[in-house]
Amino acid sequence: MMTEESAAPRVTRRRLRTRANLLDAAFTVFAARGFGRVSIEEVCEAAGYSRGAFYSNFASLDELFFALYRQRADLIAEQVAGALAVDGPDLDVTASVDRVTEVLLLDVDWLLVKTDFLVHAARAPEVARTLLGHRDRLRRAIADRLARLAGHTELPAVLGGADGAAHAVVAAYDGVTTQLLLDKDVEHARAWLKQLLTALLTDGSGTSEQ
Amino acid sequence: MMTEESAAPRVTRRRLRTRANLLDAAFTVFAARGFGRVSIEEVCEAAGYSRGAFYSNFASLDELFFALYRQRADLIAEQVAGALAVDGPDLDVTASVDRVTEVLLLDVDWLLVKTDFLVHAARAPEVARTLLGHRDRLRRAIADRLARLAGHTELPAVLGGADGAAHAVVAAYDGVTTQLLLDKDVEHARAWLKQLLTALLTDGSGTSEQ
DNA sequence: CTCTTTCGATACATCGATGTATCGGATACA
DNA sequence: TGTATCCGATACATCGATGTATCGAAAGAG
Repeated sequence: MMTEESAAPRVTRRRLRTRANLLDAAFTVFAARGFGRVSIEEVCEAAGYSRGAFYSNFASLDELFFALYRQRADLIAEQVAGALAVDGPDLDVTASVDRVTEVLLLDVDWLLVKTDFLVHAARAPEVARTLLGHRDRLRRAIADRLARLAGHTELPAVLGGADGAAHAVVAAYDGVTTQLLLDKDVEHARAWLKQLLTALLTDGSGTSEQ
Repeated sequence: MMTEESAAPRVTRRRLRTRANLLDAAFTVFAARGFGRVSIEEVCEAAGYSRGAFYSNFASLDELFFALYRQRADLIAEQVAGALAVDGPDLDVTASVDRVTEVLLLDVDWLLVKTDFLVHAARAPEVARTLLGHRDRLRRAIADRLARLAGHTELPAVLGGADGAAHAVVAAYDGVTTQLLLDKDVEHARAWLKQLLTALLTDGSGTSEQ
């Protein structure tokens, strides 16, 4: 009764290691050179394997890319969820903004890969739907948080409730990301995102530091 | 004295036509398939030429891509400048927002190409500087416009003057663009950008329609 | 109209990347 | 420890893309 668990060929172990290694190497290579310019061999070389290993684990570079994105995106999503979940029911908007900002604008390499993936998704409706799903979930998490905060501070009416505000937050994040990709100044981007979000969420009663 | 004007090989004419044709074809192909997946031959085929024509006009695909970007970006920049220049010294913020929004979110294909170029620039500091230059000029134009408007309506203080506000406008634009690339809903994006900009620029006194 | 120059098409050589088939060594299990 | 199985390395065949060299034809100058 325990002899065959879900009819797996034999279950594995070393496979998982090499798969993980390939994914890690892929992240580095993709970030450095961009998806469009990376060859399968390049990834293998960076990981210390030969192409045989690759084809044993993935069917194509696209598949690897997708797996990579999924892995990292899930990881970030967890972190964001964590940063949003801490209650402190008396946390104000500014504190939440600070927390999330620090999680979201951490790693430029990830932003590079993510943007590559966006560009890819923009031309593959299937993939685009997946990505839109991720974004929806993120927005919902933010909206929930904002709704809980709405008891303490009121949100500006222009945006149309917590839902609209969540949209605005994501848009601001994306906008700041674009600039960051060009000037590579993480600290500046973070400070500025905070400022932007404050301006958006606090109805003009915020302080303008920096 | 007029025999050799600046030592040009012979000055040309047909060359300009084919060059323009190649650029047009490249725009279509790049938008459809993405820079990373396009081959030189593909562009030539779409333009109705053979590779000989290409190499006679460009040294590499990168060069063509850069030329293409420059061409279109200049064109858009003009249009935006035009949309901003109309005075009406008593135009209010909302009216300006409407004008610019319509120019900026016109053509999804252009946004695709532009984003490809961003991704490319993010890994080529040389190119990145060029792009940052474009963005600076755009921001300055916006800031000027906002400064002129500041007499009538006051801007929210959180952003730190017309300059900060211009930054915010560009960020909002970039943010909305990201979403648009995924859902391809231009009308929605436009409406949403208007709303966002209004929220950012009018200190919470705007009306929330839609 | 003729002649010269330039442009673009064709053909070729080359290179790199891909995918597959095969084989030896590592790994899990008894 | 022995053994069956799985994984990854090597070698090979193929394909597509690139760049160049050459040649015929179009366009401008006289």
